Amino acid sequence: MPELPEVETIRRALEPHLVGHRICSLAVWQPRLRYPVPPDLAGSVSGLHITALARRAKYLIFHLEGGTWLLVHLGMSGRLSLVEPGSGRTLHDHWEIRLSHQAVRLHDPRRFGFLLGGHGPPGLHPLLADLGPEPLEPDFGGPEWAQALRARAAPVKSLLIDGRLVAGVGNIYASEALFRAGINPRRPGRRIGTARALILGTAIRTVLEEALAEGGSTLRDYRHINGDPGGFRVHWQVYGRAGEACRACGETIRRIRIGQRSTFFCPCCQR
DNA sequence: ACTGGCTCCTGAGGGC
DNA sequence: TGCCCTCAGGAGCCAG
Repeated sequence: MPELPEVETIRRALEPHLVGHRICSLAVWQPRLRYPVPPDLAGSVSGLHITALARRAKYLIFHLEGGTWLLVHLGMSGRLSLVEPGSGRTLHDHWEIRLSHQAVRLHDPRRFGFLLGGHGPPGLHPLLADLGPEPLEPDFGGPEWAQALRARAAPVKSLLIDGRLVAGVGNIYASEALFRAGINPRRPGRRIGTARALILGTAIRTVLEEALAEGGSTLRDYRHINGDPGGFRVHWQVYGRAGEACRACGETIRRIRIGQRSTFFCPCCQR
């Protein structure tokens, strides 16, 4: 599953191949995704230059000339790869953006990903409009953020993956950040003191930065844009370790459900 | 305004 | 060996 560090890794890898190049065409073979690929999208982007490749939360934004943009999400199982335009397709290949000598192709078996387009400031799009601050920004997690966290009653784990308090934190990093901050995932936001909220902000940024530094090759389905599975493996402290010993205190890591999502924590280290 | 539950989808993995 | 069931996950949507 591509999470924020994986999406950022993909963005950085694609950027030099795409920016400054012209889209020759957009080929769509299987438009059925979370949102169907708009039928008129191919016509509206053909011939335009890619001026920038940006990321917001787990969304990739292809900025095109004249204020047009493409919004890409990889969902659960989406993979982007650089291929020869029109080269052999496999099951679950959905579309490719063709430049003169290569193409970016989406492969997505579970079809939670999507490709949409628009014009003007992409941040005004409903999918992006309510997103919270970027956790990798240097000013993330200050007193204002702590206050926003403390204004909510939901379990802190739910708040972290909600997207409005912090953008792009998924299920895995939420558990890991809470372990680092020593906070029980079920604790209501409003019952976290300001000092601990600030620690949590730092923990979120730190865990994401470390994953990014490893090239983001942390998860089962993840592939680099050339198809390599990646050689690294992040050393998770709690995620997926139910029944195993906490590396800090030896207590057994537990798995619970919060908001229909698996959540892992150490009942001794996290209060 | 918040919160929590449900939903989309396919493949992997466990149990029998 | 093979079938069936459960689970995994992002994030929109909706009901309470």
